[in-house]
Formats: sequence, structure tokens, C-alpha cells
Amino acid sequence: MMRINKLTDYGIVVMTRIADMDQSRVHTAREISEDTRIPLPTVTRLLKTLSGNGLLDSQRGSQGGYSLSRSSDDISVADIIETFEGPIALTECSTNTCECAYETKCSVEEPWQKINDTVKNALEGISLNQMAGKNQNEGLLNLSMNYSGGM
Amino acid sequence: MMRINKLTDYGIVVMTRIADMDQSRVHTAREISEDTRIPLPTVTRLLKTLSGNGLLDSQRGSQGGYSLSRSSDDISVADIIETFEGPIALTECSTNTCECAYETKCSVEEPWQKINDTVKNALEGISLNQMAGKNQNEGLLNLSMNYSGGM
DNA sequence: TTAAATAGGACTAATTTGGTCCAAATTGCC
DNA sequence: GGCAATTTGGACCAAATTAGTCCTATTTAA
Repeated sequence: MMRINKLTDYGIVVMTRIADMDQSRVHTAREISEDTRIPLPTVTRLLKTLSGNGLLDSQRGSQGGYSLSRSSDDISVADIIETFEGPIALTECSTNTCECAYETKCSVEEPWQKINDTVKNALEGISLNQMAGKNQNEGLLNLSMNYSGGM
Repeated sequence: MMRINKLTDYGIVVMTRIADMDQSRVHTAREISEDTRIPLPTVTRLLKTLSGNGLLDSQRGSQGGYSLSRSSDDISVADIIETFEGPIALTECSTNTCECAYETKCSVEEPWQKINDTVKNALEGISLNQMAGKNQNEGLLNLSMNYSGGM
């Protein structure tokens, strides 16, 4: 059904969660796992990928953890998707080398590029801030509880 | 890499091909297979699906075959994709029942719907005619050869 | 030195996808 | 009426991808 992978979906949930958290300190994999209820080993892997691709900063060792590498305004949904799935492109045709063996001249190449650009632009236009913002509007209670250290 | 399935891609190729053909008669699976060089069993299956979903008309029996069910102007890329992959939606969240077990209130639901709508609109905006048109402009030679019965 | 973290990568199970094949139903033609 | 050419429907298997777990090394604060 033309969807992003489950791990990518998780990745967005995790990033959104971190964006909703206290930005003044780092957060451990365990903490994020408990918050999102995604199993720890999976969260661990997600965070490693996100950190490796520069969307998160990591701090190793005791008292270590993860934090956003830049403002949630400057992180787009496209950034996260590309971290897990590579360049956004619906068909092979539109990426690099079109290996259409069907015809001497692939007829669908140009329209596909237009389609892909549209999709890409749409995803680049949504910031992590927008994803997280919803919570701040409708879930003020939860948020304030987090900020005050409660659970 | 967030792409549509290979069969969907084939489906678009097949539809584009049919749109480029003589609209005054039907075309057999064998004919389309030879033109596109997609293996016959696969083409057969593609055509069945396309016909079953109303994008192609079929005529059974001897002298039977397939033809577009409506003008190539009235068939969109989204129509074809949905035929093979179901409703266009990047995440489960945005389709029917969001089964987010993570939080009491799924925070990413609304932004995702916006994203999906954008993608869907983009795909609905591209007609089969536009996909096929390219050929008619740049590949006039091939096209005229086809029309005159040559190969 | 120890405990708490991340980093890197190997590995397996589960799921999805691609592709083929067979038997049945339909239709035109001789 | 019977044959040949088609589509229809569905089962089936192999291949590829994905999800998820686990182990070991490295780093760092206390």
C-alpha cells in the first residue's frame, strides 16, 4: 500500500517524542523506549541510525544520551524519512540510472520526476516542530507534567 | 527507499503502452507482453488486476483483449497506483484505524493526513495522457510504425 | 574501577513481493 | 457443434525485504 517502512514510522514517533521533551538535557534510549512503548532494542537501533545521520547528537558514557542536533524547526519529515529509506523516490526510474529494458526510450521518465519532486517538496515542508506542536496545543497537561519532572 | 512496488510500476508501463496504441481495437496480453518485454504471465496478471478494478475493459474469447475503459485524460497515475496498492497513504496512521499504542493521544496523526493529502493530490494530477504524451512527441517514428502495422 | 551509556554489526524470523502455473469460463469462427 | 484463442480466478512457491533481537566494544562520569 505504498507506505513508508515501520521503522521509519517509529523513527518519526521517536523524533517527535524527543522534540516534545526537555531540550536542556539529553535523553537515554531507555527513557525514550518507556515513553513511546517501543521495545528498547528497537529504539536503540533507531537512535543509532538517527544519530549516525546527524539528526541527533549523542553523548556517550554515563549520564549520556541523545538530543536534537538542531532546532525542531530545522528538521523536516523528509529528513527523517531519508535517514531510514534513502533518497525520496517512488520509482527507480526517477533516481539514478533508469534501467528500463522495455523500450529504447523510457516514456514515463519525465512525468515521474515531476511526481517525485512534488512528493519530496510536500515532505520537506513539514517540520518536526509541526509534528510535535500538536501535542503542545492539545496535551498541555501532559507536557507540563513532563516539564515539572513528573511522570 | 519508499517506493511503489515493482508490479505497480509495471502496471503504469502497461497502461501507458495501451494508451499509446490504436484505440479502435482491443489488445491481447501477448501483444502487450511483446511490446513491453514484460513476461507474459506477469502481464496477464497485471491486466487482470487492471481490468478487475475498472481501468481496462476486457473482451473474452477469440478476438478478445483489453482496451482503456475511459479516455486517457480521465485516468490518473493515482488510479493505477491505487489499483495495485490500495488507498494512497504513507502510514497506517493516516488510513483507517490508528493503532498507536505509544500514547493515549497520537500526536502525529493530523500532520500525516496533510502530508498524505498532498501526495495524493500530486498523483491525481498526473493523467495517463501526460505519461503517454511524451512518446507521441519524441517518438513519432516508432508510433507511426505501429500505426501502419509494422514492428 | 565500576556502572551507565552509546556504537557497530551480526544474525534470525517474519512478512511481503514477484513471478509462474493450472484449470475454468467465454467467445468467435469454421 | 467443436475447436482455438482469450480472459478469469486462484493457488503456489521462491526470492527479497523488513523487523526485531542480541552480543561485544568503546566511551565517560562519578
